Amino acid sequence: MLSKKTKYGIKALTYLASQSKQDPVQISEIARHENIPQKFLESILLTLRNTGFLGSKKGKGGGYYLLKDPGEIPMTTVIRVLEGPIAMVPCVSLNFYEKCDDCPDENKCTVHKLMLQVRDSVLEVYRNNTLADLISA
Amino acid sequence: MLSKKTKYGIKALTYLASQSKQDPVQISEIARHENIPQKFLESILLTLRNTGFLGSKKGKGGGYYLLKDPGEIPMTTVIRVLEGPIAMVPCVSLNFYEKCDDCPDENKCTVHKLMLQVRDSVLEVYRNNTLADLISA
DNA sequence: AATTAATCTATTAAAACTATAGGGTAAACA
DNA sequence: TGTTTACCCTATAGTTTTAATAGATTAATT
Repeated sequence: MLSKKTKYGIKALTYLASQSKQDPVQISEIARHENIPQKFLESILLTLRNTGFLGSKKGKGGGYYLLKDPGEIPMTTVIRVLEGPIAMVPCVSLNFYEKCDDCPDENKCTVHKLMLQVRDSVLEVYRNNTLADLISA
Repeated sequence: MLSKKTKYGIKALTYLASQSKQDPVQISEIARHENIPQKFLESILLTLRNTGFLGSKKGKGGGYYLLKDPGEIPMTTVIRVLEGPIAMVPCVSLNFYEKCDDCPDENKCTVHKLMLQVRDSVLEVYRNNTLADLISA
């Protein structure tokens, strides 16, 4: 299951990406428009800022704004920051690899074999979708 | 993340599928061979029995055995029973559909749009893999 | 300089889910 | 009738998720 954190994060990013002007947008506006609990959204936007997706401006007229062109943001990077590993099992993860405690030999593990295929197919979907792709009709 | 329940369940099923004879196999043997906590495995095998994948026999010489040919068991059915919905969001689930609370219009939701693609690609992987495919070298 | 509108930080709490353990019951077999 | 094995119910420690609360900090505007 996708966490609400990730769901809300993607919604916020696409809302920002679909703005005509790239002026800062207030948290409250995003929260209202996308039906997201404001304080929860606040912490999500913060991690998106700390990981280089968003810039922020404090004080009157402040808010959040995208730092890059939506077409330059593949969903692989978004998902990894918000949700964590894309792989369903650590032993097939590219960025978060870990060996299984059980399982003496990965190459003979049927779960490994299956989840490798799942990882590859999901990865391809995320790679083929940028923020720009998601907001285009 | 794949739950251990699902991971252990798949391992148990493939262990049973790879037996040369289709005599009943004891829980303890599966647990030992696949490094699965026995009591946990017990409950997993029970749900696999109640959902029609396994048969069981009590008493001496008892144990669990596959009811169908491994080639007739696609992973879609296994995953749905052990892990639940394949979709990452209920609003794109085929068998467990639910509308989102937020989100007035699914067709305009970027998360929906992305997760539809993920569901389809994962589904294809599971459909293309039966138990028999997993145990073949 | 005062005010106000924002973002930032930290704590914590409820709820749900996960992974397991314990102990007793029932059936099959020898 | 005794042994072996699956079956069933209950409890629980731990983790993760999803927030809510309260306040501190920053910066533009007046």
